[in-house]
Amino acid sequence: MSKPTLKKIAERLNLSVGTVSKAIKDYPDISDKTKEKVKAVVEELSYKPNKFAQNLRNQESKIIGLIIPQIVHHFFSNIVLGVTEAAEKKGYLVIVLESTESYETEMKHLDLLIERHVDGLLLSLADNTIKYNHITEIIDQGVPIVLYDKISKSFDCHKVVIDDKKAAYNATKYLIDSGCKKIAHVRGPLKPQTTVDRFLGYKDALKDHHISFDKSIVFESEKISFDDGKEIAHRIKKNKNIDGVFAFTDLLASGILIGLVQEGVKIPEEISVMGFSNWRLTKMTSPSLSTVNQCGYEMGQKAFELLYEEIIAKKTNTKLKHKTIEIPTELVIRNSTKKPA
Amino acid sequence: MSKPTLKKIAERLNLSVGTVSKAIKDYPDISDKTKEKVKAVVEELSYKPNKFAQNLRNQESKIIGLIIPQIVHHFFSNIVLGVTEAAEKKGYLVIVLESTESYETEMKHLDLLIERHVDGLLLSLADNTIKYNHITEIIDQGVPIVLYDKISKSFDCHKVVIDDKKAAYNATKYLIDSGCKKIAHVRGPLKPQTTVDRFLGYKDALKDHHISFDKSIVFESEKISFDDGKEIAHRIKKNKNIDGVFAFTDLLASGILIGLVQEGVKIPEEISVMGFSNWRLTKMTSPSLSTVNQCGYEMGQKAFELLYEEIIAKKTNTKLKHKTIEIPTELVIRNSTKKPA
DNA sequence: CTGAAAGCGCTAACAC
DNA sequence: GTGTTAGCGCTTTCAG
Repeated sequence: MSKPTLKKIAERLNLSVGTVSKAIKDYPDISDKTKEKVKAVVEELSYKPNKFAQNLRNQESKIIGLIIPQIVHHFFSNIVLGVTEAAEKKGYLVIVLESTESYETEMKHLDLLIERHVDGLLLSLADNTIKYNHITEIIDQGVPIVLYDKISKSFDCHKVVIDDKKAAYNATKYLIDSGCKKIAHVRGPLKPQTTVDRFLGYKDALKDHHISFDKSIVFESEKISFDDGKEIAHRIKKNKNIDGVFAFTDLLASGILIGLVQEGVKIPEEISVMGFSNWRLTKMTSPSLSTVNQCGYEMGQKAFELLYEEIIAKKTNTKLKHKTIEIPTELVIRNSTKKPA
Repeated sequence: MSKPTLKKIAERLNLSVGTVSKAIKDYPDISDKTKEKVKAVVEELSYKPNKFAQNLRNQESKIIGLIIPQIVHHFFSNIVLGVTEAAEKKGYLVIVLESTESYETEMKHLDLLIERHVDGLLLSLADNTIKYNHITEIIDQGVPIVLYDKISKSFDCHKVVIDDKKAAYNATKYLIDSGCKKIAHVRGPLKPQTTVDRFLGYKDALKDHHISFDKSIVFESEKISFDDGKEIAHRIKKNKNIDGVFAFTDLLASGILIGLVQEGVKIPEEISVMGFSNWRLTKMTSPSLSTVNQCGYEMGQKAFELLYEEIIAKKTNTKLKHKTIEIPTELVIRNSTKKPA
């Protein structure tokens, strides 16, 4: 038989569609007897309400959109997982779209999701997003949105971040505590908040420990690739005095590590290497890579929870004070760094 | 102003809703003049049809469901990307759900997607799925479905696979050609097709090259983890004669590689190690890991394309002859294997 | 060429 | 308690 509908159930029981609908949803003004009858039939036909009709009627999709800079990425895919699982618990499904770190794609994908009437949006800003009109527009339209990871202070909404600066500070401090005197930093391109904050944390740590900042040993990686790391390793090796490297992401750090090893540098005796993110691969390099753990899963989960708050607030017409949640990080010390005395 | 609707456009132009609808879709029975007028207003108000209404009316969601054994996984996240991008080109969005290799979760998530009236399903069977009623049910209901990667011969639908057996055969053959005489195999648990096929490929290669199969040097990993690999490395080392290892996945292979190196074994001089999947990390081990490349992106793309065929066939009431597409693999030779003479 | 009308399946205000 | 009704916004058949 074709799909059961309220109408069919109603006909079978000689009730009206409205009554059946209410019975199913346990409205108090329906007698227990009819509720029972209705529920029996619902069971029998294993009736499932038609989502299309519900969506149209209730103006909600029970779907949220997740825009992620890169899908094939250890940290970000953990976020996908965290979001998906948290959402599922509340009856939401997730549509994932990649921004590929591009402003245009970010806009296009945001549009696609809005068109589909997603109930909310989770967004990590693409690296080259500099204008924010598309986002303020979304906020003005009243679509719930939460920013995660790469955020901007330019607008008022819930945010989830890790404290990159603090984490970078601690990573650098560890290198200093373990005896490094001349610590290079490998950063990414100028713009993204994360890169900048990690750089600042590095600088602050140096300052607090009376090590003078030397611009010439801050390397900037454009492509942020494993091979880029190797190339930078080469430049690091040339500078005889460097005895520590703090790279802003594990992909680079591992390239640097392998590069240095291949050039005959003893790790960590001659140079300590510290990464950032705790990618799976950090366990597998030789020596294994010390790094900063950032829990993407937890970030994803929290991001959804905040979005959910926002969705509920919208439904109930409450104004929310927006907060920024910080996901804690911790140092993961492996074998690419010396032990502190 | 609130969202533009067909009705509002119609009122503004003193037309009927139906005419406006047809004008927008370029129906031949509408005069060019009214089409122009309508399109001007559409432009002006930047009218977007309400998807909820379209869904309800057309009985299609333009959303497909993708069930993936594991989200945080290099190969599978490449599949997610391939599917998402291919789908987007045809106007479909993708909901991704994880089966965590569990039959129950697979069923639950399949149900969730069906409830949402996805237009089609992409499924890779969970390792412990042994009963297939839930899937035949879906096929019987007429929901388009395509199986990818971990498939089963039990039902009639489009499938996308890599030829695991052939790929494993070639990997093993390479080890033999490079002079290995006693090649261990590290496999996964009994069930999944992929594991079995890779094992069979290994066996066939031995046979074709007159190397007798030795059950005692086939190791089975239950947890399929990096540490499991290390533990197996230990057992391999004890067997003095083994001079080659073919592991059915890179995660294990890398554990074995690192494990052997740590126990002082020279790679590849004493033992060659060959992995499978070409995970990113294979470039980063020391020595780097030879492996078999399987292109998840391409698999995802092809899987969607087949699903799209199926969706169209359903719309047009055509019967399809179902095919199984094989995604080619290739050996990626790095430094964990000896060069053939 | 255009308009009217039915209906996709559900919800909720209102009437009885 | 239950039924009636009026939509949500769109598509498509049929009539004129």
